[in-house]
Amino acid sequence: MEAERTDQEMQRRQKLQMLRSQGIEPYQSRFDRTHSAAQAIALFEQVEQSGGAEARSERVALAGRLVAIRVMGKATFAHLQDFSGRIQLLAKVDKLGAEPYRRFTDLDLGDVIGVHGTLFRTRRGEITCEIDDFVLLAKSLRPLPEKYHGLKDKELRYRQRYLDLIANPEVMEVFLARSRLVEETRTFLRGRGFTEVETPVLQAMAGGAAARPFRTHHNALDMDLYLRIALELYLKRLIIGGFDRVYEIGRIFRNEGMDQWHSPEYTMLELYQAYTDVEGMMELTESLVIHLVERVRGTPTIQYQGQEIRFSRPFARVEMVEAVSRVVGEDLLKADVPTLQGLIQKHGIQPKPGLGWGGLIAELFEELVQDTLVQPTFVLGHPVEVSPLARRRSSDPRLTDRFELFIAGEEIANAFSELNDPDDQRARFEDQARARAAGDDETHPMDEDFLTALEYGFPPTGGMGLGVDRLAAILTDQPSIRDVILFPHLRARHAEP
RNA sequence: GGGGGUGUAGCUCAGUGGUAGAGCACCUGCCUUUUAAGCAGGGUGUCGAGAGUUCGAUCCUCUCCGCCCCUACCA
Repeated sequence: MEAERTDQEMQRRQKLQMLRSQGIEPYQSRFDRTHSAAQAIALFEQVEQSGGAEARSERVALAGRLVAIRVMGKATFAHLQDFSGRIQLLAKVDKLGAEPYRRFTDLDLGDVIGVHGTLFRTRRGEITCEIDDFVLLAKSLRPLPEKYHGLKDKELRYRQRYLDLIANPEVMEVFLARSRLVEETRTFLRGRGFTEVETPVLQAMAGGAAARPFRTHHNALDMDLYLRIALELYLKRLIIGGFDRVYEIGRIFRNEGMDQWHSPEYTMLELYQAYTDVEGMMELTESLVIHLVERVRGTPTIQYQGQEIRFSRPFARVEMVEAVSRVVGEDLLKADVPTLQGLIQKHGIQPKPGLGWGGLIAELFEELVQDTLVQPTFVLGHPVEVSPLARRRSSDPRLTDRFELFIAGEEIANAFSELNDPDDQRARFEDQARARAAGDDETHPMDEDFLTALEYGFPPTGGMGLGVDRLAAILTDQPSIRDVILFPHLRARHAEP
């Protein structure tokens, strides 16, 4: 069901036919470049320093996509775009010869070409490659988006990201920054003695978080499997196995709603370090985030969607219960469930059914406090009820040794002293099962295999998870994680009539 | 899931109950240092899809589809 060809496509295909009839192959296999556009420009700047304004460079070979062409009779200017940027080309009939010159002016925007020529500076001051030879490497059969406004239609930008990348250079910058962020994460963790590992994506049981999983089916084994919703439980097994410090940067999948901060598949960093605790994780997280801001942005203070965010040590720290208490004007450590339910009602919140003290505290926090945490802030001491894998706080058994890091009102990281008491862990899973029975469909499943592993002895461990997409969106000042995911999910086109 | 917005040429967008426009792109011609090149000429379209109202619908009504924003659930 190929769409009908437009006028411009027909014209381009006619040119293609014409070229082939002249014995020119419009799809070549190789072109040896000597310089990228940026390297060529740097090269000429050097040549110019020693050779003066009339300088010419040595002969260079450049390749890229033709993104602008201005035919002015017997001379033609064009712009060639490659990964590094753009460089102007000048083709002159007396240099190329009549027939090659005609073929050059007959090129279309979007064609991929290779050229040979020397570099000079035009009267208007632009460093330019005057070509003596060119070759068509790949004929483009469809017209490019508009040159001045770029590609704006979000649907097209996401569905045909390659066009977005061609037409909007700042989009390329965003994805390069994201790549640097991941690379610098690895650099940082290597410096701290972490080992990178890979754990199963297909799991018999989707654990490590409370979320609805995607289900799939293994034909040969004839069993249902789930796509992972977290990395946690397998990484913990590795700590039990003797890895001291492990991490994984991997895709996880949650079968839930999507918006500017949620995607059904997203990239999570999780790390575990033996013999440390939530305090150690806080130090590590703060150092990592500051390192990343420094390396990706080069400055500790950034603008995010018009608000200034300062990444300076130490990040703010606040107890979750205290933060909520402050807003409601009441010490909630001393509040009972009916009191909390009253507050929930008063603020017009409709929570999941059957929540206890901790669940209600967490609910109030999300509704009343979270959005206000624009500057990087560690929120500490989450209730046990919402933390089935975290170690209980010795000073208050209703709470855990846990933190979440909020930036721009969004949860970026989550960490805790890992629960390493197998019997307590079993009890937590049983609590989760009770919550499920009471109507909560996002509870942690009972995982006997994991409990078995814990029973062999799980060293005291600090663990941390960080949402890579969210952090990337904040560090690149993008309003949605869709803008830092190359191919975000969209509904399939061509739905039934 | 609920509310709002939007869909018109390859792209960016205007517009009207009487059969569709601009800029860029494209085609023809002129132009040897231009650069959102310029000048002269050319409109290339299932006005998201279907049904209805109407003499006549791109426009009005209904249904459906995509995308965006807000809201609900989740990290």
